Amino acid sequence: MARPVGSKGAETQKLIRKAAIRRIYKYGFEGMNLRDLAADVSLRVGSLYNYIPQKQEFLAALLTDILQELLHDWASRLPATDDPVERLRHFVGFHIEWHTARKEEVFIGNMELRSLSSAQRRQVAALRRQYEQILQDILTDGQKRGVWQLPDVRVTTFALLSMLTGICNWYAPKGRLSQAELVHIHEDLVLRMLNTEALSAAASR
Amino acid sequence: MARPVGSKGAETQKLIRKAAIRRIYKYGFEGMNLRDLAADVSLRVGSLYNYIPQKQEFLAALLTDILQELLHDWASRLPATDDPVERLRHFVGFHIEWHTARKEEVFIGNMELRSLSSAQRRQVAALRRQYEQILQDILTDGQKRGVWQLPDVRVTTFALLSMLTGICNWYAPKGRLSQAELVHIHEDLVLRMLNTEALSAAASR
Amino acid sequence: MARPVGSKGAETQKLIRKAAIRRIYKYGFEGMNLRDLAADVSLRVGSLYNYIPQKQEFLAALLTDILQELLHDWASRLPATDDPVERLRHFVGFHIEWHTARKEEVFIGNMELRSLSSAQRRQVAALRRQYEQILQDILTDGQKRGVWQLPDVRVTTFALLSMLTGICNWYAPKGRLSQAELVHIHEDLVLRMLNTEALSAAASR
Amino acid sequence: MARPVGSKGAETQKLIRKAAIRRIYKYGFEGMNLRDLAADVSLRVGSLYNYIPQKQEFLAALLTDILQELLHDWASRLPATDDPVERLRHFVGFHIEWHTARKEEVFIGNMELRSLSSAQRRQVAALRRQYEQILQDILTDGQKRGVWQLPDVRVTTFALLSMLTGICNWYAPKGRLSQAELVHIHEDLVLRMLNTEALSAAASR
DNA sequence: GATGAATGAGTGTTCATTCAT
DNA sequence: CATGAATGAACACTCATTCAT
Repeated sequence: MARPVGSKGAETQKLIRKAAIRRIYKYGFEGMNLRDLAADVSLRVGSLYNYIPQKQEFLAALLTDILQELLHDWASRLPATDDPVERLRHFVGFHIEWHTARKEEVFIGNMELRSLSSAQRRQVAALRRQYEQILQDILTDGQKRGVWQLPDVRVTTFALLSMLTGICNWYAPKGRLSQAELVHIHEDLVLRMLNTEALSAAASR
Repeated sequence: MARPVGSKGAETQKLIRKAAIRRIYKYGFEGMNLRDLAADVSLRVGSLYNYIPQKQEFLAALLTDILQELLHDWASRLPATDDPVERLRHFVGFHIEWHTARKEEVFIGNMELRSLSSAQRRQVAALRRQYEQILQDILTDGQKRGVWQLPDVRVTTFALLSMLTGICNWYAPKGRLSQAELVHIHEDLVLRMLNTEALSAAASR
Repeated sequence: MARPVGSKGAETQKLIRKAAIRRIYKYGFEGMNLRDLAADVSLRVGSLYNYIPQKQEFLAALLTDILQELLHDWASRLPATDDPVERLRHFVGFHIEWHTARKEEVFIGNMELRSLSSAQRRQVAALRRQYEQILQDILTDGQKRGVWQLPDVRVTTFALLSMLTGICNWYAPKGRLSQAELVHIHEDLVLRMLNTEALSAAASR
Repeated sequence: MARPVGSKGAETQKLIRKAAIRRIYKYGFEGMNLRDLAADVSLRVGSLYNYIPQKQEFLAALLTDILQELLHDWASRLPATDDPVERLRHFVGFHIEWHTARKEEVFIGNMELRSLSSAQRRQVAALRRQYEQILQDILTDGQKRGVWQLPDVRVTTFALLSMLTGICNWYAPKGRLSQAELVHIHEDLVLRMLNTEALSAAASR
């Protein structure tokens, strides 16, 4: 009697999410206004409040969701091997694929922290650190095993992440390079950066 | 940016610039409001308009100034040699020093383009491309001379810039690493990434 | 107020009425929102409209009902005597008992007239005047019979009503004074105010 | 140079205060909207915020001001005698004059407490209690000196205040009774209520 | 140059009300 | 009857911008 079967609401929820990500990507969180967001999904602004509690909390939920999805996707595609080189290569591939496929999400996930309350920021930052830790663990492992000798594992982690994430800033799906080429080039750059032997191995592939 | 007349005015001008950079860095351009900015320099908001024409044009001028200063500083500290490896090392040092010393400027110079009109954006983007070109030229030169063999010079340029600029995101002046160490580590990483010989040279230093 | 059909509906109807009175008392009519009112009776706001026609008409009906109940209660407990002093004493007791027992109803019945349309206000005001008339009639009767000599019957009516109704503003059921004491004190004050003889009679009781 | 001599702002401030009192009296605090209030003083709503910080804080300030003015006015017209009867008579006159002259202020001072935050409410309530204390002190003094014998001084204080303040609810400046007559009638009622001797004294006046 | 005051357009948010299911 | 979803009109409040003094 009460609830209609066709869950129209859940559908709208997703549409709003998508539209919001695009708008935040384009204009920033402060620059996104709810009236336009509502229009994107053919609603009036008041109706938006059937789906979101507050603009800011909506952002927090968005960012949290994005990062959790990222972590979840990684967890469901864990590399089968424990060879540091292979795991690193796997990470590079995963990161680039995810970050090019979902460039907008990633961008706002990195940029819009300042619009959050400090409590919200802490939560999102924790998730991000969790993701960073994945790479750092790989680097540490390789270092321990003597696969590579890094001057500073922590700094290298940041360096690699910045480098790989930076791709979002210029990558265009229809551009000169295919995603596969992109991955290959960066695998190469990363492995060179870490050690010679893996490099020669990679080069001989 | 208005007409600075007396020396007092020019002083205020600079104070406003500084305060604006800090505020934009902290809250974003849209999140900075002129009332607070004025208060930072002990003015009322109306008086601000003796120094700036429009909020947006003020931003454009700010970004332009920052990038021009960056370019100017590079031009005044050009490396004396034409050895690609030395020039690259020089660039890394320069970039890191500038970007850690003026982290806030750099950050907004990279992030706030979206708040500009398209004409303004074009102008700022051109300056940024000019800076990128410096690195790309070095890489191309080394490639031509056979100092290194890169799979893709353009992509490597982006990769290096992202990596080096990313430092701003986590660098803290009082942190674990001195600026000199930071530079040294990154020189190492960069040279490894490019070729073995330079690396060994660097390592033997 | 809508059409109550099943016994369940009539029950809900009453619950809504009660909840509304409490909310209006606490927050005022404008400050009461229907979403919260609905939640008080475990409904969603849309369902409320099965019980009420409009917020404002609902208020009008509420106020009318309250005053009609007041009048009805008085009618069903008319004093048996025609002695003005006794009738007055009876009125004081009745008024205080009703007004302390149903403090919230009384309060909103007095305060929320301004939220009504003028037609509604007239209707409610007429009922209130009807109640005032009860006291005025007693005072007039006593005046005619020479039981007391008042400088102005109309003004005294208002004075007495204000005084007796004011009790609602501070009375607390668990306070220092019992309801009976309250009544006794006020009978005393009222009778003193009216004339000496009745006073002495009252005092000797 | 800076501030214009004709303090237009202070003038506007007062106009806003007046208009607000009238609107709150008529529609209640929640029912008053700032757009209309602004229009009353020929401003747009945004300009209002040059004079008030927040709607609610504005109300708090208003109520506080009203009560402080009331207290101040009493302080500046203290009765010259220490005779309880005379002081009481003085109080009745003062109260009625103030409350009929400034009926709207008084009304909102009594009614709009519920729109305040609890901290604000405490502050306003304290001022009101201060005023009530004036009357209570007079009654207590008379009781101690044996001028009258009241069953309960506290209750009588409330009764008198309710009675005297209730006048606001029906008094109209152009009505049947002059302010002087009003005062005289109520002096009479009050003194009767308190004791016979003072009454006879009053009657013989 | 600096200020107080004004403005208009916009912002997020609330809320009574409606209606298909 | 109850619900979720939608709506439009309103609301308090903000802010870049202007201008007479």
